[in-house]
Amino acid sequence: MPPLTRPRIVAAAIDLIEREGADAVSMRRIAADLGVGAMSLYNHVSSKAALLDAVAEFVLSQISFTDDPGDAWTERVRVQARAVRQIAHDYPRSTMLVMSRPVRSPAGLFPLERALATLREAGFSGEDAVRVVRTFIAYLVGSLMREVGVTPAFAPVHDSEDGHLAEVDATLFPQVGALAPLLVARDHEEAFEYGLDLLIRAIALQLQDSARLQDPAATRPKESTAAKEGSARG
Amino acid sequence: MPPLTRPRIVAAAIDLIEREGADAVSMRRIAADLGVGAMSLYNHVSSKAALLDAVAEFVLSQISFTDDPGDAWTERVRVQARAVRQIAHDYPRSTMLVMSRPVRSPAGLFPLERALATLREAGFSGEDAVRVVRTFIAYLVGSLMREVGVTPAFAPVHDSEDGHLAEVDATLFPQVGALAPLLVARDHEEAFEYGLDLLIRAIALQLQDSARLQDPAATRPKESTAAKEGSARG
DNA sequence: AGCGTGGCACGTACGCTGTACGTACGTCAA
DNA sequence: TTGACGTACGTACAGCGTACGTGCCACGCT
Repeated sequence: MPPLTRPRIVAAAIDLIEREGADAVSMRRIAADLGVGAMSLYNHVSSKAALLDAVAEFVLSQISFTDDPGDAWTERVRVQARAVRQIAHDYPRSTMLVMSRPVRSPAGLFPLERALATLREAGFSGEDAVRVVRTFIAYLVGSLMREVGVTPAFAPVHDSEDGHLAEVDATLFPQVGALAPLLVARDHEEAFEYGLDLLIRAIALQLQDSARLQDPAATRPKESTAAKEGSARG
Repeated sequence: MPPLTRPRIVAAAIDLIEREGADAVSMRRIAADLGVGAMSLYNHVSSKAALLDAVAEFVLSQISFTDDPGDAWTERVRVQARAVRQIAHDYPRSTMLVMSRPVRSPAGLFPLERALATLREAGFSGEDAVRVVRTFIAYLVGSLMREVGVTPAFAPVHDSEDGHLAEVDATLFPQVGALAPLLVARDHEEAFEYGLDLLIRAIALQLQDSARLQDPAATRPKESTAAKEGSARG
């Protein structure tokens, strides 16, 4: 049996969370999985809350960005967003935990740094880069919570919500009733990409607008999503 | 002392959550606040989880929509989004709880119905209405989690994150370091409206595109955000 | 080699949790 | 009057996070 270390404890915690859900996590349970007394954990972790913070930090550190600096910024932020989504799929239950607590670790700052740098290179001002990155994070967090929160167990869920939505009162909720098949359809990938594309194109348009305001001659629509004519927002 | 009822229990639970945070919630504590034995609660609520579900349902039912059916759909969805944000401010700690659990009540279906109806009236197909509403919900959930999750207590938080972000390594995180003042700035209202506006304008553009595809003669830009020329997405 | 020291695993114990269960008291129907 | 039922209560149990005290072991110094 290898020695008890902080990384081993964090790994055991993540394992337990993914296998049995966050509610099943207890210091005694983790210790038992490691073949160790409950109190021994406290030699490496100051409290249960600190352990969960460490779990969050680890999950965030697993995000691996593969975006090519040579690509257009639109493609780069798309790839970065997909990287975040990927770890949400690798650690679905833990991801809920990560998103439920404020970011406090350098591991969480790294993706932020990367996104901000990409946007600055694309020509966004500091203010706009922050605004844009905030909007993206909001969309990411909201999307992944929906995708992942719908997973009560590793079981494929199949008919639970299906049966639920099928019995809504069609007179009270005509739209929900009529669109139930679509609302139930679980093509998370398609839904995620739809919103992501929407956001990216909207931001691309705005970047062009602000660029034209500063240097009207430089209107050179490199992206094919250009709107060559249009009024800025009021 | 009025008789113990389910609504009174739910109200006491919300009160406790808002005053002391979700961690402070226990059946004994709620019962004590009501001047009642802990087990008496179980005559009205089948379990703690069911009580929290009831809390979520109540919070959702408090959303009050005031959008004018005569307004443009862009304004209507904006007002609807603000209505959701409003209850997140009225019940900040409870809102975290609501967003952490899947929607299972008619009270949660009502805002969805309203949004879908608005979008259908605006001319969106069923598929697009569902896609759009999903994207909006994702943005809403993500934004409100950030706004509200940053509130560890009712105390104004002021310097905690400020001090934290001030000490980031500027060589490891140059962007985060340089933009720290902006990242720390807590103008949630402005940030929320920025993303909301971005989404609405992006969706408006897309609606025009799809309308033109079906009936090119009907291109009549009622909104001032029109891009009169542009290619549809690939 | 002997010895002190510090870190680590352990067991016990305390106050808390959700809730199963048995009991007692009120009110209404027959 | 009597029975039944709904509600409030108290007790009890398993499990929780963790404060605290104990003992082992491996190391550095003399």
